[in-house]
Amino acid sequence: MVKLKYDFASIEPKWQKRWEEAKVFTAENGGSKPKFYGLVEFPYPSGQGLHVGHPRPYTAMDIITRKRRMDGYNVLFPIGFDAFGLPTENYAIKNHIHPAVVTKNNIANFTSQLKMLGYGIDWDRVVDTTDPNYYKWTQWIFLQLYKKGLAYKATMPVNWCTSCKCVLANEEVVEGVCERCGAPVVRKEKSQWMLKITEYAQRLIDGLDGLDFIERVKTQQKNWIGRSTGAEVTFKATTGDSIVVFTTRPDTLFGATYMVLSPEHELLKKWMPLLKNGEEVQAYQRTAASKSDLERTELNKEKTGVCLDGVRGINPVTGREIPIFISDYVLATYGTGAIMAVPAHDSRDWEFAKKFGCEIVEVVSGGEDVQEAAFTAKDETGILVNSDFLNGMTVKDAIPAITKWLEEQGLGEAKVNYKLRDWVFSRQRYWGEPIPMVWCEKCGWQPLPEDQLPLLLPEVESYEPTDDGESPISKMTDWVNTSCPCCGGPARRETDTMPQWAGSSWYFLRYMDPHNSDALASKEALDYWSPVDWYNGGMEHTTLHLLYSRFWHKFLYDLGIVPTEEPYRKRTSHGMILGEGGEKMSKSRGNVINPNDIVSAYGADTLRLYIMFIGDFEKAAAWSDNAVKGCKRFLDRVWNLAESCGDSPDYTPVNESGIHKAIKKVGDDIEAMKFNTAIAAMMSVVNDFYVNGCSKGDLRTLVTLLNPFAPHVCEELWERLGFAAETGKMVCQMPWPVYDESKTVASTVEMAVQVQGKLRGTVNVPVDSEESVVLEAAKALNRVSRAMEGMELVKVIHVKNKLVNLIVKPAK
RNA sequence: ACCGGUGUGGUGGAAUUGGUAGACACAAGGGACUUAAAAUCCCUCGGUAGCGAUACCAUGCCGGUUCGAGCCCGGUCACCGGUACCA
Repeated sequence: MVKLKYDFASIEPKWQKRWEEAKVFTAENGGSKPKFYGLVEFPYPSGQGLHVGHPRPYTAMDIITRKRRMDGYNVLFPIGFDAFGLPTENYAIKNHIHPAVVTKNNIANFTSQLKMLGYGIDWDRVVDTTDPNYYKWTQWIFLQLYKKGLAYKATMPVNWCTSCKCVLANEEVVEGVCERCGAPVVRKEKSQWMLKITEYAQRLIDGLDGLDFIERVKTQQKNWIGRSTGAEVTFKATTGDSIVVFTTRPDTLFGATYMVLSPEHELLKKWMPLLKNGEEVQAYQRTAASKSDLERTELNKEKTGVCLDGVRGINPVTGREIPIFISDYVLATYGTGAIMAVPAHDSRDWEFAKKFGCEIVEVVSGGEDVQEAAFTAKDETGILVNSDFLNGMTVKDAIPAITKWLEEQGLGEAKVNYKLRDWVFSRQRYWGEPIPMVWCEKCGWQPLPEDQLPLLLPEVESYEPTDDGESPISKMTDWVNTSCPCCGGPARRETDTMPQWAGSSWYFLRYMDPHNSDALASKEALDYWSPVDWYNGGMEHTTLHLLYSRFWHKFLYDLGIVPTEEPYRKRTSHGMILGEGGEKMSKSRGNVINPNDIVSAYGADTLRLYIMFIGDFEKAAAWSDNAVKGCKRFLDRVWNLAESCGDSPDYTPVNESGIHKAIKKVGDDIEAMKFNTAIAAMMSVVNDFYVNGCSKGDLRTLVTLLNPFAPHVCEELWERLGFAAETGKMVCQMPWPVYDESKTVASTVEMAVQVQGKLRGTVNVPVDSEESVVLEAAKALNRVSRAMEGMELVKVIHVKNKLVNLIVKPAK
């Protein structure tokens, strides 16, 4: 073999071209092999191009799917582009280019970057959410939701981002600011399209049980949905009106000494004329309304409120009149927007009561003095007191007892509440899917007939968002004015567009049958590929995309379109790549790494290897230029090994147990996403080859194991070593090597020798040696005999092939 | 505040889940080759004491269980992520 330098710059494009020509990564629907659908979150094609963060999950899934292919699976590993969204629109506004043009350019750039990294992607299945052939089906799903009563338009206070000039879903508000731009979010009354995700709240919790999701994803989704059980209880007001409250502690009803309504509660309007302090009440309502989410949370240390002067409530069990307050610690959007306050057993109520001088009545004994602090234990420690027929019961028993009693008296009923709220689905921006609805004065909202889909985005002069909260499309009168699908009279189109999360809620289904024009995907394709077997993505999508797409999928399941109730069988998550030094990469810090630079300096294989070697896949990891060089050095060493040992005709392994161990280790580690230790194992193998030599068979195994990680250099070596000619196949088409469990053990083992649990040396003994053999070898060690001087052996602990521990005591 | 997670050399990180702590790599130091540098190859590399064999200490901190604890239990501190007046 002619000695050559490892020239990645020519090797990598060569093999990318060969893979494409041979269509080795094209997935066919059907066949006798078992199917495997590996999915990564498709990128938003930003103008900056691929970030070094992207290759982490992509390389990981590429390794997994490449291995699955070698394991004999029919693999689908697709990619696409989540291309609607604000940054593109903002870039288009600034540079006066149509967002569609910007998107096209960005996708072209992303595509060449992804190809540069050598992923085994089926490029015939690329999906682009801004393609009318795609968003036709996004709109179609919306129409189905509307027809089933799960999409509705409602006027309500919504989150309004002051910078994006757009409404946001609850999931998009992070600590009171916009999750995208960080600008403050304020409350604004707007008429919005909403999706009834709350209807699926319970099923979204229940469905998690059978899924192989990492635990923190499950708990985060459960917490976000926020189920709590309790009861709704009807109180009367002195006006005769009913006030329904929700409580998780109906057992404390006898201790309810006042009530609190949210400032937005609807009864307040009715009562206003009766109130002696109406002005004070209105002033409080105004301040509450003007507070942003951030202010509201910041101010939660100090409770505020106003007592209604003129209307009082009546505790339904004690019959006593109690004051009614309004306070913003009671939220209009949760429960009934009204609470019964039990200051003795709720710390918020206690705090409020102390400030406003309300009565504190103990109804659960077992805690400290309730005048000093609320006693909130819900377990068996508390016993009911001052509660008539509940006296003497534990809290646990009292809750069902009082609930049953309330139901019998017609005063209330058991009730489950969720923190999850309906999904605000309208956006006042241009670059999104038009919502296919038409408003007619006579017929109300009418869905666009399905044969008119896709409803294309109109060409507009300006994409600028407006301060009045109207979409830029609203100025396009030609487009907006239409006829009513119902009566044919004049009507107007909806001018808001869908949020970015719409297109990503079902894209994984489109991959199964991306060119279908009659359906979102054919039944055959859906039946064959569903569900996604393994989905890797970021934790930041846990309560956004991941939740939304589960909701849509369950809905499509109910329609009989998809064959499984849950879309993803397994979900894993990767950590972020940070800049050198551990800070987040950002332009302002100047620590951004461009993958193109790394590829041109070291090659794609080195980048792939490094990004997998960088650390625990699930944890954040800091970039290090030096460590990249270490990975390049490793590939150089592999290359040199092939150059120097490749001519040997011998296929027997030089170190049989070593190579079998490595096959097992690398395979197991890929499955467990422990890529860093898989690579370390291969480095050890190479180090061993340098010291002890290697056969041609050893090289063949090494190249096959390394192939999913560094596919280009492995194909090149496979060819140069003659294996391509020998097998007629590329290495990526070869079966994964099999190891023989019995051959993973060497003939001798090194065992630890301890005296009193302290290490005193090691001995080399044949595998599975009996205790007597090990003991004899152990006693022969100098360090052992010294430690045992003047001692007598009382016990031996022998762990086969691991250690022997000699327990001694002073001799008499 | 609550829920989840993490804490190991100068650095990134290993440790088969209770059995030789620090694999693998980076950085650093020394050596070989070289006119020289780069590249490559070889050696050293947790701490203290000792020329050395060796001994003692060491996985945030304190205590416990065990023949044996980075791993299990109780307590405590620090950092990261999520939620946040959800009645």
